[in-house]
Parts: sequence; structure tokens; C-alpha cells
Amino acid sequence: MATMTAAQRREQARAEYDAFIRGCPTNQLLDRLSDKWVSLVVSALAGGAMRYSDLGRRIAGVSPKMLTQTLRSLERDGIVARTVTPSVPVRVDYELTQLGHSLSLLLLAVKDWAETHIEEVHEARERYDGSDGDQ
Amino acid sequence: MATMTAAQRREQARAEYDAFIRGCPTNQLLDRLSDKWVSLVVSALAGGAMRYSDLGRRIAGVSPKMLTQTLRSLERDGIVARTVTPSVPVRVDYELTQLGHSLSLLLLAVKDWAETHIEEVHEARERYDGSDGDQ
DNA sequence: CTGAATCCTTCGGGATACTG
DNA sequence: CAGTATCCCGAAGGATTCAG
Repeated sequence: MATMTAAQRREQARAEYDAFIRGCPTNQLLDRLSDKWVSLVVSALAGGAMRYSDLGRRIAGVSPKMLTQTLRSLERDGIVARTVTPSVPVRVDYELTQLGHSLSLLLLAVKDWAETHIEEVHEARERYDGSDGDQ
Repeated sequence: MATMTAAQRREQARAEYDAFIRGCPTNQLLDRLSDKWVSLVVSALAGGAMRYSDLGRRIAGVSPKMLTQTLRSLERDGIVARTVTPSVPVRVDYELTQLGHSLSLLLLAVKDWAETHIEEVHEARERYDGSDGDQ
């Protein structure tokens, strides 16, 4: 019907737009990078292959659930490779694939930008918070 | 005490680690970029200044609340500049600062990587889902 | 037109315990 | 050792309404 509320129109627009956004490679990548643990795992693995429990210790504070979940999604995306060695206690190693290394390079670019400009951001925040934010 | 459960040790480690992570510029930036609307707003603004309501229309599906919230945080970080023109109906324009433009360049790098490698990711997913994921 | 305030639902992710 | 299964809570964010 022609009489839609603003919210209804927004909702419909959102339905279409969501599809567009989910299909957008940039957004997909951003979503992936946004995951708190992803960048940590990739960084940890940038130095070489590691075992599951080693990663758990290296990335302090991660729960088994999130570590597994992160590793699984990275494996699915072809970022990390999982190698099972069926020894007496099972041994599982994770390492970056070529694609994973490529990603770690991008992470480096992000890191560079962050370190170069974070100071400006902090200054901007202090200016903003100080100008009228002092309650 | 020396007798801590694994969870307790994890919790303590997490407390320290969280502080470290929050203080890490890279992670701060990643957090910011991860925000669903941030990259959209920055991209929209990359083409020039826009009014509040124009942004709302351009970025279909965004609620006033999220648009305002996104804009506020970006303004606070010195990414966008807010200009109020006190005409009869108030007019507010938003535009990227120099820092904002610099960020949009990084966004472009991310976009490049995504578009270059998304196909590999999709192939990896199909391989992963197809190998044993077909239930 | 440009928001601020409020309510309310969803869901990511942590704690915990159990299995091959 | 390397996970899996379950419960549960807090926070993010959408809808709605009101205001300058």
C-alpha cells in the first residue's frame, strides 16, 4: 500500500540494502576483521604454525569456544590451514595459508595507519570532550 | 591464592589483556572500522559534504539513532566535521576532515584487498562446505 | 529538519561441564 | 590435548515517541 510509515519504508529499504551489504566484499572483509579474535589469531600465526593450546595461551583470555569458533571460520575462509597429527594425544597445528599471509599484510597496513594517526584521534577526542563534554 | 581454576586464570589474564587490547591503536581502529555504519558514512562523505537527512536517505535502512550515534563518534574522533547553519529549519552539514580523507584512503586499501581476494575466499568456502559440510 | 530519550528484543560471547 | 554442548547475561541496536 502507498501509506507506509517511515519505519516501514526504512525496514523495506533495509531488507534490500542488507542484501547489498552482505554481498559487498569490502563489508564482508570488514566484518571478518572486526571480529575481536581474528586479528589476534592472524597476528599470532604470522610468526609461524602453532598448536591449539599454544594459541590459547598466547592469546590470553580467549575461551576455548571462541578460539575454536575463530579458527573454524578462518579455516573455512582459507585463511588458516589445520593439520591433524594422529599421535597418542592428538596434535593439531594451525598455520596461515598464502591467502592468510596476504591478509596479515593488510593488517599491517591497518596497523600503520592506526599508529600514524591515533595521536590525532586522541587529540580530537580531548578537544571534543573538553569543549563542552565536561559535565 | 595459588589454587585458581582455569577459568579464574583466564579471567585474570583477560582483565590485563583487555586493557592491553583497548590501548592498542590497531584494535581501536579495527573496532571503529568494524562498525557497520562507519564505513558507509565515510564512503558517502568521501564525495563531498552532505546534510543529515541526505545521509539518512543515501544510507538506506539506517535509523536516526544509529546515524546520529555514528556521526557523533566520528566527529569526536576528528573524522568528520559538523557545521550548523541556523536557518529557519536548522541545516546541518557533515564533511570529512583531512584525517577523515586519510581514513577513506585506508578504506580504499581494504576495498582493494577485498575485491582482489574475495573470490579465493568464496572458493575456499565452497571447498570447505562441500568437503564434509553437506548434511 | 535534526536530533534526544525511552523501551524492548535479539544475540554474541563468557562460564561451565563433558567427550574422543 | 582438542575440542563440543549448554546455559545465561549484558550490551548493541531497532522502533517509537517527543523536542528544539
